[in-house]
Amino acid sequence: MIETREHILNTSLMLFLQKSYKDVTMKEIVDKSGLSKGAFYHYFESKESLFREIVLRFLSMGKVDYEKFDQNSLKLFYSQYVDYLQKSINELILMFSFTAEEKFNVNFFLIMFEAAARFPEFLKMELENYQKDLKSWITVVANAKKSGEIRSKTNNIDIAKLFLYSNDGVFMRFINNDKSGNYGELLRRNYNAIYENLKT
Amino acid sequence: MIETREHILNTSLMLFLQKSYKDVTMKEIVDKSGLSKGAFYHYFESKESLFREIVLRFLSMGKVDYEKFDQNSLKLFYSQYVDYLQKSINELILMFSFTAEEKFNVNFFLIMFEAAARFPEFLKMELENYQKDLKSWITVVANAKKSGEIRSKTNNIDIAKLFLYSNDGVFMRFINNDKSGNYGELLRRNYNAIYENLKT
DNA sequence: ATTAACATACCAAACGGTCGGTATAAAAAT
DNA sequence: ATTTTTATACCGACCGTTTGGTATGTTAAT
Repeated sequence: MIETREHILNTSLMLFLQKSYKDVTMKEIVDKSGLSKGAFYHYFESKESLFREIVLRFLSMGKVDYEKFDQNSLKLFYSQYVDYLQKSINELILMFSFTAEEKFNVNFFLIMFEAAARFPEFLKMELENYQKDLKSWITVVANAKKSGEIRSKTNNIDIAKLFLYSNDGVFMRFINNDKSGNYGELLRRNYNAIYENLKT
Repeated sequence: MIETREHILNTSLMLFLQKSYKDVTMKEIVDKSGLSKGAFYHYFESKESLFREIVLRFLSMGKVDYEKFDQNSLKLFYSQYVDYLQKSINELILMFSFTAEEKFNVNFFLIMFEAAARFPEFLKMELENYQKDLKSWITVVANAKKSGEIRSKTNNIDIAKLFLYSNDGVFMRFINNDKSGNYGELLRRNYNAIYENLKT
């Protein structure tokens, strides 16, 4: 039954979002799934292979398709980018809202870093993603300079990194503290601040 | 013997920087320390209380005393700030260089997030730190505007956040990918990019 | 009659932690 | 000066529990 497998996958993701890999026990996975050990090992080889599969899915959820955004206007590009991220994170929060733990926030990162520590391949994939992201931003920044949308003696790579890095920062602060403010709004403010000072 | 206690603390920190809390076993701690279980429990109440103590020390290592930096020039302020962070991180890397695992990078974050997940107080302390940091940056930005060092219609808080957030981003990317580049240099480039576009 | 989909009972290993004990040395009593 | 007491530092066998995983079912579908 493919649905049973999916059910186990989803249930386990919930658990891994609440505590570290080792803190989630097989008993918990099995109990929360409403299944038995036998059922679990019918579908999965081991606890670790389950975790790997979950983490790879989780990572691919975070992939951004930059081609969907307008490449000819930096302002439009980042606006659409923010909207997209906003939508994604809202979906995610909604998806796990019934877990209702604030800890979800913290463990969002925890699961990523634990995966990175456990599977070196994961780190490599992240690096590749990052380089793809950077490339996209550089292209858009270059276009914006050419079209005269922005003017700055700062080189394109550094401007692109300005946008990329502040993304990390905003997300991190949001996850850690800013339960109040909405993430997209925080990021938009940040991007606007960068943009304002580049605009011609 | 106070030295024995310190020895356990140091040895355990190394271990916790290499894998997650649960992945580090009492046996490992005791073996690596060259001591016995009995000795350990003579000095510490439990594994968890040891972890808490380590993590609190680790956190306090990251505290920045902003009053040491020049408050009257944004350029000077961030230059000194970068130098300071650079020095701190170099010390840290040196301190644990003999562990010689690349994993150290990843687990630098892991230990923080695991602490946050395990001890809510830890998260609160981080939030307080953040608010103090932000305040300092806002003051300096305000001064720089008043003195005419920079000119921007962006409000002070948003400019301050620009600096603070990109710090997170640079650090995160450094930890994850940029084994090559030196951290201070990356951050300085980022700050220069922000500054260039604010300068009058 | 097979196979897939589960359940149950069980296992060895590993876990954090305890406990009775020893060696050494400082402090107190004689 | 010598003996007795007390405290510290440390050891390692052992304990109960929990761990991920397995062997052997039973039930339901094809």
